[in-house]
Amino acid sequence: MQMTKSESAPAPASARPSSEAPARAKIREAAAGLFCATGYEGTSVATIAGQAGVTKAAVFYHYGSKEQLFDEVLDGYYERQRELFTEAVAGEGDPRARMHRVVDVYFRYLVDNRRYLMLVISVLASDSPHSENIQKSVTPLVEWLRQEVAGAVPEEGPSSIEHLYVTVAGAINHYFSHARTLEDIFRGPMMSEEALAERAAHLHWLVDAIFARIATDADANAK
Amino acid sequence: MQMTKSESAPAPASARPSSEAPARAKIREAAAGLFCATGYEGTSVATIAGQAGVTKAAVFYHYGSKEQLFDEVLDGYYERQRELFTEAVAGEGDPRARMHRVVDVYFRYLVDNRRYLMLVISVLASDSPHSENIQKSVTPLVEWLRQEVAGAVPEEGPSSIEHLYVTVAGAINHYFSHARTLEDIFRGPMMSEEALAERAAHLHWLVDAIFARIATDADANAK
Amino acid sequence: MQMTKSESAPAPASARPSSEAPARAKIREAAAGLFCATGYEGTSVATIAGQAGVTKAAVFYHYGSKEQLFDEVLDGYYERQRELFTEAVAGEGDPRARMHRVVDVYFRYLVDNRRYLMLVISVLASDSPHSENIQKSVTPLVEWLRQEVAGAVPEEGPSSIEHLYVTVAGAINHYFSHARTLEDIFRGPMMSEEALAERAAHLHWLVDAIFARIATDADANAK
Amino acid sequence: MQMTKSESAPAPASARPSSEAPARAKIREAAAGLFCATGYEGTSVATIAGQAGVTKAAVFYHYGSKEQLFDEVLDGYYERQRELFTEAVAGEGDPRARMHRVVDVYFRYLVDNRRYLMLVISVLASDSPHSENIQKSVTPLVEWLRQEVAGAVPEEGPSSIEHLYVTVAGAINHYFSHARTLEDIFRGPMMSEEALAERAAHLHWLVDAIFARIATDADANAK
DNA sequence: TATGAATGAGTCTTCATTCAT
DNA sequence: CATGAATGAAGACTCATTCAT
Repeated sequence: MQMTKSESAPAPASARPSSEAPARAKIREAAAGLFCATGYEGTSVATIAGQAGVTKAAVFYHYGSKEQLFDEVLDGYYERQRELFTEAVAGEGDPRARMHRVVDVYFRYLVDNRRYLMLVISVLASDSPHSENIQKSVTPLVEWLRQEVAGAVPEEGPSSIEHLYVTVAGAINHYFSHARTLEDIFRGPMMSEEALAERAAHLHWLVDAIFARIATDADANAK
Repeated sequence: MQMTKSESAPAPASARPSSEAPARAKIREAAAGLFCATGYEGTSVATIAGQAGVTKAAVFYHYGSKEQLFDEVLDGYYERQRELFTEAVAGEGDPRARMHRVVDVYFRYLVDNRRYLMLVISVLASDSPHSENIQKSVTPLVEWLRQEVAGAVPEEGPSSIEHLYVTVAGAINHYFSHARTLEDIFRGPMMSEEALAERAAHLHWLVDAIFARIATDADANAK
Repeated sequence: MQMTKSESAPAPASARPSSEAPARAKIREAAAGLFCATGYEGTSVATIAGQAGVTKAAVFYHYGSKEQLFDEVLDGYYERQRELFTEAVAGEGDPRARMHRVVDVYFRYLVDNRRYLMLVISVLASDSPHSENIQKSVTPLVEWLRQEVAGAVPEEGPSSIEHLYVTVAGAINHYFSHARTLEDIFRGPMMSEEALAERAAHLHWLVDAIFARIATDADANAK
Repeated sequence: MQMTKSESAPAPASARPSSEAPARAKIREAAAGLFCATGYEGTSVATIAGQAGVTKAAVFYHYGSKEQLFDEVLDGYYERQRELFTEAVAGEGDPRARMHRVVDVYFRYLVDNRRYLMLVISVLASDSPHSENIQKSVTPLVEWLRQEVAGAVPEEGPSSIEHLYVTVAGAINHYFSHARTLEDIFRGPMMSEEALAERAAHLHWLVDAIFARIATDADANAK
């Protein structure tokens, strides 16, 4: 996996109290990178330890088990994501403007944490119990969205907020999760600033298209 | 990945006639299920053999290696997908109608082969060389789409066919790939016929919204 | 632990069908020796494999786990023991004579399988679930004894068959189980043929003393 | 086993005054319980520390090594046992009466310290050097017994004091050491006061049976 | 006086793969 | 055609022990 952005920079997602033992942080960062690149099963504790520059035993000393280490890596991802969404929500504006802001936040987050997306995806692909962990983050977001657009979006049916969420989230994710298979189609690098800006523009365009359509539907119903 | 086919292998990898040794088929089916459920690394040859009711050695006798078996499973998925798209393409109608048809075909395909989607996803999540395999299937589809909607869709920019493809594909996939995390949001089972029908309706609604917006854009540009 | 008797001779307890894979037998014999000498926890699979002249993986191939291997070793011990007792029971004579015969059989068995006694003891010392295994062998023996001496021994109270069994079994076992701490007291080797003969004579003397006392008690009661 | 006492150890191994650091005592007590329940190999320093509510490092600080801790636990057992026997010996009466007293003392001791018996047994079962430690306690006891019953018991042969000691010790021990396998045979709990009283009565009955037989033998010899 | 952090050696176990039969 | 037996390498994890602070 190629990282357009800095490889060694401590990922935002893993920012932790500075009082943390340095070895602990090094282990988590190494683990994050490896879990994202090769998945849970594909990553061995020995490799993590090697990458972190500590002994295998140190990994177990600090995290107890491979599974717990994985959990903490995953938690860090969602913790940061929740923080960002909370900030994004704080602002003002009509539903469409808020939707744009949420889309931007999530899009930017994925730009910086593309590798984590792979982690999430690999968790969902296997039927591991970690997916509950992920669910805990998704549900509140959609519930919040439901409130934000209440009135502007039908409560039920094919254009309800659930469907819109899935569609927009899919639209954002897919660009990153399937990047490797799309390189031929998008001529030029998909992670360049220009390409990313264009994709962001598309997402705004998409949100507008959706809201326009909802408005049209409402008009038709009103008649 | 090199396919150093063992000399004594009983059948060419790509031919899968009904005369195929029954053990071979049973192994491939068991492998498909297990690879989808627990990924490549998470599935052991012993488990596959057990599920297929054959010995471990038989797996190697028929498929040479775990990798080759995996390749054949993956190939089978894309082979069928390609067949379906070819059929879907054959029909007539305006770009929007064709788009609806393609969406329907892919959607229905995922309904029947949801587990394979997980397989594809797990391949993409890890940086395994199998993703090339997947790319080979995606590129022709988009190129075909490009021709089909030529004229109706801008050639460049945020509403170009590449972006539309990613968005629609993402919208279709996400419903299935993230189903486990979305169950709370969609009250009731997501894979019931009603729920699937509603999702299909949403996808049509989405395609219409997109085409409507493109038309609006074209009008604005024309002025 | 010093073995007065042949060290390499296949122990009677491990006699198995000759169709058994030779490696399997070698592993079990090595395991038996080591488990007896150093206990379950104190014996590593690597050591067993080394002693048996096979690889570690072979041990798991043949026995699945360390625990299952241990079970089979233990089973072998009790299987043989049960066979011997069944033979001993078959004969005729009054209760005292039968008791003598059972004592002789068990005593001789311990002479040949002293190391197994250590195994049993180490199982009882830890609160492992293997002790159930042992119980299954003890209960039927006592029940049989109860029938054999019915009428000759009180059904209840301090001289009932349960107590006699415990006492005689303890008298037999202790000589072997505590041999290491008794060497100073018995001047000369405790496992020499003379020493063993003397101990056997003592056990007969003990049985006679017990039966004599039971007779005395019965006379006293009768009055 | 070498006792390379670490220079900074806070207290001599044998002195155990009430002024002892409370952590030290807590560690020893936790260790005693665990060693008895799961044996030396089966007990980890981490578990001991956890049970004692101290850190692993504290165990090493106070006891230097796992072996030394084990030694002290074992020493404590025999120290108390020696004290009890010394008291029991102090009284008067004929050999038979003294024998009864010694049996009672040892029996009562085991009732209170059953778990230690398991410890001793597990030591004997493995060929660890700790068994020398045990021997040091047994030899003096038998030598004292030899003097006490001098004249009343043959000096040699099957009814000599060595054999009687082994038999009686075995009779006492077996009830406790094999309790788990005997529960089916003794209906009702083996460690209830009634059951224990009955077992004690049996032991007295046994001693009487033995002395009666010795008297009979002496009469026969005298003739 | 006490401990948090660290570790090298070892634990049991699983793995994909080979090969004589 | 198929497999039982075997294995070297690697898997996650535990252990008693040390040491700077």
